[in-house]
Amino acid sequence: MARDKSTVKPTEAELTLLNILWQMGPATVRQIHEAVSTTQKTGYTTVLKILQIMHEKALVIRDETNRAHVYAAANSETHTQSSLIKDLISKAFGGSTSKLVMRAIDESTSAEEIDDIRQLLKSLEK
Amino acid sequence: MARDKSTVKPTEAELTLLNILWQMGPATVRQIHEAVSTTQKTGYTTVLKILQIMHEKALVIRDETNRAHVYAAANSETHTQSSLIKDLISKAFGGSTSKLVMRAIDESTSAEEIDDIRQLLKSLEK
DNA sequence: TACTTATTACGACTACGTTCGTAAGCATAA
DNA sequence: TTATGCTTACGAACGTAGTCGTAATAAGTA
Repeated sequence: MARDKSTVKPTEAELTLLNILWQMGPATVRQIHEAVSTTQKTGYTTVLKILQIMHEKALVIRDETNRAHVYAAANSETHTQSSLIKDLISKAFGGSTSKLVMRAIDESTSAEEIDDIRQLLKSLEK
Repeated sequence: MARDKSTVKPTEAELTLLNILWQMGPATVRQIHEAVSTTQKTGYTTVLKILQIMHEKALVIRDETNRAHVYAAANSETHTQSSLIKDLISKAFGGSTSKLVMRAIDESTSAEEIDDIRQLLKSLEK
């Protein structure tokens, strides 16, 4: 079944590249490959191929003006995060957001993070 | 690379079966197949095969005493949920639990769920 | 112009996930 | 005992993800 733009779920390798694009902004394959190489050993053509597939899936857009194409994430980080989390909530938490939040917070969650969450809840009161 | 028990991430089809097992408790292939058939059309042997693979991965345990083997989830729902969410936090939220929680809560989150989350935060104060 | 280098395109290969058909084994009933 | 049906086991087929080698192309340099 063909999936429309809003339901495409990036794979693991694709998400790695998206994270780089969100952080760096539009970039060439070479720049992306250099960035990814700081944490993994992945071939240049592997990165290129994944970007080409992501382009087919409309996960990225690309500017072909220059010889070295410039890639950019098609969707915002926020949008993608929301869609990934909704997917997880429906598949592993019976659709319950609160169950997910309860599972997300544990002994390893820092006091600052819990404070941030309190602030969020507070802002929802208004 | 072989993965140890705590790092095995169930696939989508596997998670579907785990949800059934958590809800029903130990069950035979036939029972599981009947349960899954209420929402999907999946062949009996497909369910069997996935359960066999899950057994190899130690995602389920099975009792072979009787001819019809009885399968049960190897890990609790809570444990699996925690591991799935930790995975998502690290891969899509830069390791930040609070960012995930902020993304999880949106206009579609019911008042009851937000209340539940408030209760959770409150209980953490102690 | 011819050479060298950087880049994209293409395709092959492996591994895994999902599906199911068919074979083999067991158990009960006729 | 033989036949019938349910169950497990096995393996084939297909699609997708990830990997990379090699060819083709474009651009700059000698």
